[in-house]
Amino acid sequence: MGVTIKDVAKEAKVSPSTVSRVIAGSDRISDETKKKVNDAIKKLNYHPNVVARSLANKRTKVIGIVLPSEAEDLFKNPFFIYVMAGISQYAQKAGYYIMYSFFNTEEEGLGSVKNYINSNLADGIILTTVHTNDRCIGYLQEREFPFVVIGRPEDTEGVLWVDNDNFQAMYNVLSKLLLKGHKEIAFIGAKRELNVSKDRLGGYRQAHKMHGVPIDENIVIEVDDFREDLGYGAMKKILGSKKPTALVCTDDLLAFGANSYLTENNIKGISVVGFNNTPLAEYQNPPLTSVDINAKELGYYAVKILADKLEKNIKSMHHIVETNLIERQSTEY
Amino acid sequence: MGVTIKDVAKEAKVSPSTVSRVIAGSDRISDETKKKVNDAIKKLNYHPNVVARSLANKRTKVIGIVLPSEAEDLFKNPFFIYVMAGISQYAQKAGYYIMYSFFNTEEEGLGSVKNYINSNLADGIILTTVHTNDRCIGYLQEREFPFVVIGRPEDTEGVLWVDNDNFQAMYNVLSKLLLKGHKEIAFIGAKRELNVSKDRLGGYRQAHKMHGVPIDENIVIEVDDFREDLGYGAMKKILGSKKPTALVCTDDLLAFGANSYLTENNIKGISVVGFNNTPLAEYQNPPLTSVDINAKELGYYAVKILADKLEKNIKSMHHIVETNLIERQSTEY
DNA sequence: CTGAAAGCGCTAACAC
DNA sequence: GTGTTAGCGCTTTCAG
Repeated sequence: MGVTIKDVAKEAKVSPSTVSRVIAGSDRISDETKKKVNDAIKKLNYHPNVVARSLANKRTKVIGIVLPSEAEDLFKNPFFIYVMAGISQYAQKAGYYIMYSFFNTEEEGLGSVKNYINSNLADGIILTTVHTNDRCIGYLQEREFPFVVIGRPEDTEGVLWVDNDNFQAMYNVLSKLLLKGHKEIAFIGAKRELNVSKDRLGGYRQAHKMHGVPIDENIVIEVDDFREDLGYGAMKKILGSKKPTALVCTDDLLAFGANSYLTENNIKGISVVGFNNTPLAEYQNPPLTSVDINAKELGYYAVKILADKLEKNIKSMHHIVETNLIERQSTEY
Repeated sequence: MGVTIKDVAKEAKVSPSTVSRVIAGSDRISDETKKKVNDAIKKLNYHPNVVARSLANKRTKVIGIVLPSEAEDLFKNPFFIYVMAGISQYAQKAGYYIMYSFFNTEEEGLGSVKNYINSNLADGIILTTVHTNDRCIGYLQEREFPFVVIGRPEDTEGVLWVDNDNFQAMYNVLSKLLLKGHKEIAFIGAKRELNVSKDRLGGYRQAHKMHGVPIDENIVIEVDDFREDLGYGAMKKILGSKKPTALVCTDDLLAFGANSYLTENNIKGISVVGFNNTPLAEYQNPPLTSVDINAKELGYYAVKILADKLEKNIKSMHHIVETNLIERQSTEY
């Protein structure tokens, strides 16, 4: 079939192991033989068989990633494709191969994880979502298999993760609004059980505290899911209590819904800020100010810290990716 | 490390080759030993090492997919993630593993392809885009490596591909409009060098011919790229000639741009149809009627026909995926 | 129907 | 520095 390490060895008049060493970049090889071997490799157009290599050294250089396909907004929100692009970018640089699989239920996700591990196919795994009491995390820990989580897990003890600083991101948004003089800033969040939700609400509260502005709990709403209709309803509820001067939402979809309510009822003068800077944000009327979470970097660093671990020079257990506030007309007051 | 085929053999008191046969589902194995082996497998919780298997039988069950990350609308248009989801779905069903890599330039894409082949890592490749005079296709053909293209390539001779029937899809849109009584239907397309563009324009022309309606070439515009600003300009140009009663665009982005021009100038009474049914379509004002191309199925069938080929029972060289017209208010007249 | 043995292509002790 | 020798875990002739 192809040209093997033996052919190269013969051509260069050395042993296969020498060829192997040259390829691996071993240092204790004379420059002379190194050259001979490299010439032979070039001449024969030799390419190592990664499968054979994997079998011999028990490392595949493959990283498996599991993606939820049930995610309602998988297709409206390019989060995952950004993450995948970031993953691919670092992986290529570091010589890793990336495998992915979608799953519908947590059961299926766990199945994917098990499959990656049992088949000895992957060196490590990237989890792109994190549930409370995540069974995948539990399983991976139990099997002591290397993995990294995108999103901070509940219990960070000994797990690698990358995430934004959601507390700080929201804190900064609030600081900015409070400094502008806003005193009545409404909040719409969803899925309070998620860490990201807790952190964002925490940032909201802390900023108020630091600026000495009291919070009116009537305009702090948490709904069940990141859906436009729920944002719409929440806005309605808030206005039933009072008219705030600003509104922050933990996701753009919530902001879209809230905004629809405002538009329909011709209510002006409320600054609106969303989160995640989805592509639709700039198409809102008015274009929505939103916090960009740099999803691509989340993927990039996920591979990076996983690779660092796999190569034993464990540098960091986690990495925080910066967020950026993208200001648009919805906060132009 | 793990439990191997030898352990199973010992446990079942048979030879490793027998275990291998049982796993492979060989027929010339007595039910009795089959049971013994299966019991041992279960008892020891044995899972075959796919790497070792790949090395031995020279098939990896891995399919590599290459994705363009330069695609302007990679993130606005969920096309690729739908394709990837479809790929994953069939792959899981058929026991294939999926690897992906993004590339920025055609050079890089070719590099990915070469890497998949040279490293003996993949059994087949899926190309998710197709250029004119595609170097990846050329290379794959030269190497005689199994691959499938999403999008009909220029020269279909001997290549597997899946695509929509873009001719028919546009033909159907036009028929519908013509039957409604529209006589002046403008056309905005882009990238005339792409097959998809040619086909869609072809459908436009053919429908006119069949309905005996002449085409005014002044309202048939082809621009360089699928961009809103170019759609905007094209609409302006069209209106400089005459006001059509309807407009079809070969991509939603073009339609968005055209629509902006209409809105800004307060021009009403033109039915607008887009293509690809991107998520933003329903958020347009008015919501944009668009042709859904079923990207997920494109991915699904890409793997299917590739797998069919790999398993030697080559059934079909290509597969056509249905399109659906999603009617919204932009054609409500 | 089952076992023995060779080998897929590479790496990794272990020698010298 | 470099060669020799065993495997990595599985499949696959070839016998019987």
